[in-house]
Amino acid sequence: MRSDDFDQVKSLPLFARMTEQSLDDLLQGALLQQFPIGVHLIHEGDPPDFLHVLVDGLVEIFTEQDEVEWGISLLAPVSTFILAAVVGDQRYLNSARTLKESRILLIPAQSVRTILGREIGFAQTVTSELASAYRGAVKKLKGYVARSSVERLANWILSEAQSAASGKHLVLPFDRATLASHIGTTRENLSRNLAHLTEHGVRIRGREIIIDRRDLLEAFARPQRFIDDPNS
Amino acid sequence: MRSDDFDQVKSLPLFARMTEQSLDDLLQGALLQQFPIGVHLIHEGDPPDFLHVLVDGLVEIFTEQDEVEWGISLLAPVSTFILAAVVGDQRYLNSARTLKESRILLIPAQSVRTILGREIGFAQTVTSELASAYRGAVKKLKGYVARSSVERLANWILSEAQSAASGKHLVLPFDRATLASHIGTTRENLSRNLAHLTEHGVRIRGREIIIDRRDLLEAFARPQRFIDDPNS
DNA sequence: CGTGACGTGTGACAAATATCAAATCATGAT
DNA sequence: ATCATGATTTGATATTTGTCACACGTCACG
Repeated sequence: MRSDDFDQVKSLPLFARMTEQSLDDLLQGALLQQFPIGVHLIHEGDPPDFLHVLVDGLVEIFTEQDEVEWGISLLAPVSTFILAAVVGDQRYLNSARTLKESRILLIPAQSVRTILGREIGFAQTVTSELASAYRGAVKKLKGYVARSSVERLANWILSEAQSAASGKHLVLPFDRATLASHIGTTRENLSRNLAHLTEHGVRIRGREIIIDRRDLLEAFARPQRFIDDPNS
Repeated sequence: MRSDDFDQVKSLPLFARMTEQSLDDLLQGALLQQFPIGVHLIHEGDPPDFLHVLVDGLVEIFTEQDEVEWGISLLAPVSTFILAAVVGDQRYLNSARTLKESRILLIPAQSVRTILGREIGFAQTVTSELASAYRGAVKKLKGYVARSSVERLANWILSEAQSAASGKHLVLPFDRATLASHIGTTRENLSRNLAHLTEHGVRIRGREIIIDRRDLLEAFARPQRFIDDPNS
């Protein structure tokens, strides 16, 4: 790893609670690698080799079932992924690919487990990471059991817009089929759902989604704190 | 806590990697309590007070959405629950109630966080617990996106039977409505789905579900390692 | 210019699921 | 044994979702 990369990596919050020594040991053998768009980073069923940390770019986690792919989550920087597989030394439950050109830190899985067994600060960070990953999965699950696909879409738009700069406007960084797989529906249905949301304060212009009337959209979507609020 | 209770609790795998001292500190102020059936143990949205460990009995985790309850998971002894909320000191995403008379160990949340910050063995155990909880949630999510309700039911029957004594026979410990909420469908649909599985090697006798032809049921359900195998 | 690949939208239809109403069954209390 | 209550099943129907076929536009490339 180049030394300026090294410095940048060391300042990640993931490593904030570690001693200098442990951090050096952990990053021994680590790689900071740049991947183009569309790279299949990990494959469902493989044993974990590296802990992945998305430093920059966009990655999707997905599963392939009966020739069809279903999105599990979308990762924005900075996020670790496949952490649970690494700490438990168990096979990947999902696959992952880049949706944009991405820089990813790769830390040998064995190193992670070793440091985890001796550095309490790192163990605490990992614990927090896993706890919030778990809560994220539970929230997503709640969205699936309790909501229709239009409602999931409406809430997805609301929360994506929230994290975007303007708050009322977002541009899809991938095609509709990918979005559909993450909402949990088909391309065709997504298309109809988007058209339907037009009656609830949303305007669609290609890959641009504009919220004209947040109040209308919220009345339709009925976002809930313990499903949609990323801070809860 | 009574001293024989105390001894029993100390031998739980959850505490295997702790020093005697830390364990005593952790269990200081802990309670081992017996709850009758139907007790609403925790409420979605409340801040965490105690880490719960189901020592004996049966507990369901569920969420209430628009007057309807949806099952998130069923817990068999010995399982910790609401661990993620406790370590992150965040509000409960779900509610929990006993489905059978249950004995539950209650550990003050603050103690858990304190010991977590100083006892590496406990931190490792918590890490493993969270990792497998997370993987469980992801598997459940995969089941929801990729399967119909009959398929979820068929696979649920297969895996429940697997963990039962005979391997081909199980008795529901709760009513159909509860099962429906955990499969992610309505009572009426569950009823039809059970009737439908009759054509695939299953026999229903009240709350008894008998697998007459496992091969037939498996051909229908198509269980998958990375969804249904609890060891993967 | 074509032209072909690809992403997207739309209509028609089928399948899955939910909803409402009613019938039937099971169970415990008396 | 009888009754009343709640659980469960069944039927009819509406809604949601998926599937298939095809149309349309864009864009890169010959």
